Amino acid sequence: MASALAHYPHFCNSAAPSGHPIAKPRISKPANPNGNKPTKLVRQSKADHLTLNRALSSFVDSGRLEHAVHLFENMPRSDAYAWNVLIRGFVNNGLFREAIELYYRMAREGIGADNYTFPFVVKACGGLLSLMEGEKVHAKLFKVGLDLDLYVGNSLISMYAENFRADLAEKVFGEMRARDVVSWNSMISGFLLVGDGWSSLALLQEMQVFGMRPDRYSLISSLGAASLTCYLQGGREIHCWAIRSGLESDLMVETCLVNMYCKCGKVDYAERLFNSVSKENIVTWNAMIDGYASNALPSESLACMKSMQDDYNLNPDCITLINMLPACAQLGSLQVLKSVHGHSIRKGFLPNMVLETTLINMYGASGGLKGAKYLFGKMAEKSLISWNAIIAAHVQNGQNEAALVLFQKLWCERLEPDAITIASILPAFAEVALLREGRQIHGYVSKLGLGSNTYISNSIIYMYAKCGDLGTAQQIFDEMLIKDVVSWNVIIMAHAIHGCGGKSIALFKEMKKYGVEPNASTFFSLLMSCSISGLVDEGWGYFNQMRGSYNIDPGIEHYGCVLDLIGRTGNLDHAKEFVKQMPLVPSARIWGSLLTASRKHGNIEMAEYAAKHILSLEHDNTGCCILLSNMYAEAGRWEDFEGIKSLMRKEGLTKTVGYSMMESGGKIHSFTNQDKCCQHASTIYGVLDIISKRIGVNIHLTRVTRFRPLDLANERAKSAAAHSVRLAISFGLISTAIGNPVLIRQNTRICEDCHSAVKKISDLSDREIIVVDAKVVHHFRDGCCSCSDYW
DNA sequence: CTTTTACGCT
Repeated sequence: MASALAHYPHFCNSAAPSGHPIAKPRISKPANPNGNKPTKLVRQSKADHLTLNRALSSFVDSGRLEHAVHLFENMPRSDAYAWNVLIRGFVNNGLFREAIELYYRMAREGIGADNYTFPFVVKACGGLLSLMEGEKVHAKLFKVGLDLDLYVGNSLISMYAENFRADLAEKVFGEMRARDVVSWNSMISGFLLVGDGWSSLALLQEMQVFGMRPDRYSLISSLGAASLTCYLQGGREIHCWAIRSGLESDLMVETCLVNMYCKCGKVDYAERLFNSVSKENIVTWNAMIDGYASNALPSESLACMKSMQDDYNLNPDCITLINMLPACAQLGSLQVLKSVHGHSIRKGFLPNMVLETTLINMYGASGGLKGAKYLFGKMAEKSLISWNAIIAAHVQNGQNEAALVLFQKLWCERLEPDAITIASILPAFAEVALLREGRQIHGYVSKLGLGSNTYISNSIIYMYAKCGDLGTAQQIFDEMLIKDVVSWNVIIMAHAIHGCGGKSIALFKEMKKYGVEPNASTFFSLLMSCSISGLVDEGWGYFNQMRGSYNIDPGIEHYGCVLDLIGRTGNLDHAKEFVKQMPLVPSARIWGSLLTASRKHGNIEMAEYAAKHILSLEHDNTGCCILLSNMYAEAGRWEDFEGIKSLMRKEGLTKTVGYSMMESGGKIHSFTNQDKCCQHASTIYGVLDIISKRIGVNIHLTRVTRFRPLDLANERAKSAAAHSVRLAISFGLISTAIGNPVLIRQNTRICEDCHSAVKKISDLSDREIIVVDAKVVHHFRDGCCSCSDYW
């Protein structure tokens, strides 16, 4: 090589800008230490020509692109060779735009692109993800008669696949005059790229019918296909083929095999293989670390990483961390997560979009919304997946409104939501949206072509139910082409929250008739329904069936439902005994259920007992404090009342602001308790006044006897008579057509005073009033409520 | 003198 460069001493200067291979070459002229003008060739011989081409090739091969460019600009370029070499250099370094520009410049300078040029140019189009550019080049190929060239055809297959057009790739493949093993491999990896693993596997079979012998490329791609489809049998056949053809000790093939077995859930097979392979390559380790983590073996995952470091002196790379993070999340320690985050920063792995996105996902899953938000805010580059992660993080942590805001911001980012986005955001709509907004997102889901996605339809059904429209929920369920067990669970739950226990049970029987096997969630829906509808015997029956007939161990949530069921019977001692005898450690939710029952039945001692347990588990449980303080106030136990209040002050707890929402004329109207600032306030209070008189409520003096005189003025202001739900209903009655139901959504549970008032209002106004509270949906009609007055 | 296919990742 030294002789090839002898003519150009400054290229040999070791101080040149990139004496060693670099990842991202910058295109600039190299320093010219002699201060000479760039060398120009005046005269050339054939030998010079060859030498220059060799030098160019050498620069390109060693990644010294700026040198290559400089030489290229100063050498004679009578044929396509030099152009081809530089185009290759650009493509191999990811400079696709530059490669294509050079190709056009070549044409402008009158040099025809040849059969060597086009494969690179086509590859650049694939790398750019520019189908348009690719088709333009393809048209040119057709014109110059190179479209049937083997190499060109092979590159076209990859280009179309990279642009997610398996159909066009297949067309090229089908029309080729001759196919070699690369053609088949390109098509196999092409199908894999577009997510069609089954076609990849079929093609692996087919190539053998055509007398083509699969090589390591074929195996690597088709193992990816077996992983994607979780087709263990196919994967094992490929494993056999690898052994028969002597490829079983090919490290890349082995890595793919480890990955395939893990993706198919056979960690033990993967482990056996892993133990027998050479461990010099971090990729193999990463495959195993991921395998453990995604098969719910977090400790093994972390141990594997430790062994990699301790026993093989390999340092974790970015992908190691991405793969081990789910293991951290499974171990449930926010602290460990934070330390991995810190480690990523110290090792210089950040910024990295995939790692950051994974961290956001894990923070979200571990209750670390703060960390997730911080990371997202700092990200230099965000993909749709990053947005999906931050949206899911908010939804998982109960920040539904904020999640909806983020979802809206997506529009401004020229990003189109995908199925994951929709699946993440739908639960937020279910929790806080009004029916009109629910319908809007439903329409949008259909427009995206996700209307027949079972997973998403399940969420849509639940959303309609939570928005108060059980009819539409049932209709969508009925029209679903493919129902899975979740679909049934959801429709049972939909009827549960509307207080239709009988229908839930009927649906449960129907699902069994259809041969759908109930799971633990099915029983949760069913037990929830029995508890909400007060079907005590049925509830106990299903609870016993769980273990007896279905071999499903009840989880804490099932015990919670049964406890609610016992609670509503009023036998609080039985409830307490049930908690004591539970085989699971009672959670705050369990004690909360006992607390609620104690409140309903006015048993203040039991309430104190339950609250003590709640606060020992969650010292900042606002709901518990509020409930207990209300009970003290009602009982006139002012010292205890003050005690709770001061405890709350000490903990910095504030009562969540309750509000009710109602949609009218395409607008959302929101009301807080005693809201004086809402739109049309005077009209609304006027209506409320009339209604209150008609139903016999003194708007200024409800529940006054329960409060001590000193607090009278204070409590008067807090009177339930002007609770948000009543303001919303007053507004609803005058802003909707007579005969239509009034649909209200409120973020808290409806209070007892309001519940009995709304019953009377429904009778008085002859309207159906639907109040979606934080847990159930109340249908008020003719003076009665669907919840049978227990909620 | 050059060209195509390739492991682990949200």
